[in-house]
Amino acid sequence: MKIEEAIQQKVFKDVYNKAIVNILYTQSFIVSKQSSLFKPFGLSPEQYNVLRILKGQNNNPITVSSIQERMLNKMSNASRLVEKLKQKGYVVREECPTDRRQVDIRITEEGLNVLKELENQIYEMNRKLIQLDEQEVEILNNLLDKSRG
Amino acid sequence: MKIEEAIQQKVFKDVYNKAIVNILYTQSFIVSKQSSLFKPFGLSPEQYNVLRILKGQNNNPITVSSIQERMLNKMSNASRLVEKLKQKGYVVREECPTDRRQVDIRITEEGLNVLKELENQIYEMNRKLIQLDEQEVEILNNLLDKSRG
DNA sequence: ATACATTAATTGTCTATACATGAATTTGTT
DNA sequence: AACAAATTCATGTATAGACAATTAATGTAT
Repeated sequence: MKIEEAIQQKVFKDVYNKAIVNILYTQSFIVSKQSSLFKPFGLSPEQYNVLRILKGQNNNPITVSSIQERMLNKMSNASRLVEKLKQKGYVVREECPTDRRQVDIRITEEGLNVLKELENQIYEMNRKLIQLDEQEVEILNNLLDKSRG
Repeated sequence: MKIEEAIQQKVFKDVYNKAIVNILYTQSFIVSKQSSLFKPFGLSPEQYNVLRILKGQNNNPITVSSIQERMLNKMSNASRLVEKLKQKGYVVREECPTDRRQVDIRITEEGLNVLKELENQIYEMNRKLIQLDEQEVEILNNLLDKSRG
């Protein structure tokens, strides 16, 4: 569906303005579908993202600030998201032995299980969310990378 | 900057997964810059978006639900955003004469002035936010439109 | 005309973003 | 060693997103 229909706006100032609107709208489109998928597991999209980052560490602990740097939204608040995940038993916090300012975060077995359960559903949803062939997706990725300079 | 560097993630499950991450990251990148620009005017990106929708009506009133349908984020809360804008004197609310359930919203002179002041800065920022040539932007827009099916 | 369903908007609640501030700890400098 | 500066994280506040519940007005069927 063209962005013009999606937000009922016939004309844009220029193609750059339209691209920005298009990116913002598409993000909202994606996040809204992700929310529905994660909801039964009591996870928000950002909480899922943090779990995914932790899994990527292969059971090595990672500090709160390292999580922050890897998050999609740099302005987000890793400290609070970690706290939510801890309450659900999906992560544990440990004092960092070499620097007591830092806090080591590690994903639990339970957290890994949740990711495992979600795996196939996410794979399928991703394909529905991006209805392009492989070549087109590559171009999209390159254009987005380039656009940010 | 490639998305791999931006979030310090070397590999992705596949290009579709990478595209989703890329869209979400790029949105956050854009919104964060927009926030800085709007901040001196006491506007959030979504409040600006509502003002822009109202301006697009050429001084015709528009109901809260019509605003909602035109918003980038369909799950947002137009009612509350309008209330914030009203407090700042940028919009007025009037009871709809044909249906008293509805509320007509109209942008004020003051609201139009704010948009006017922002106009040039937004034009310049859009170009910085999307560092592509015209042809590339068109492709990006088409791919995003197609991706949503 | 009454009963019932539908629609429009507001409000409440929880989570997250954006940003500022504060406390504890570490690091760098003299 | 003493002190300033930088860092790491937690926390407070305002705004916004996600979604449910509520209220008021309108539409519809019998």
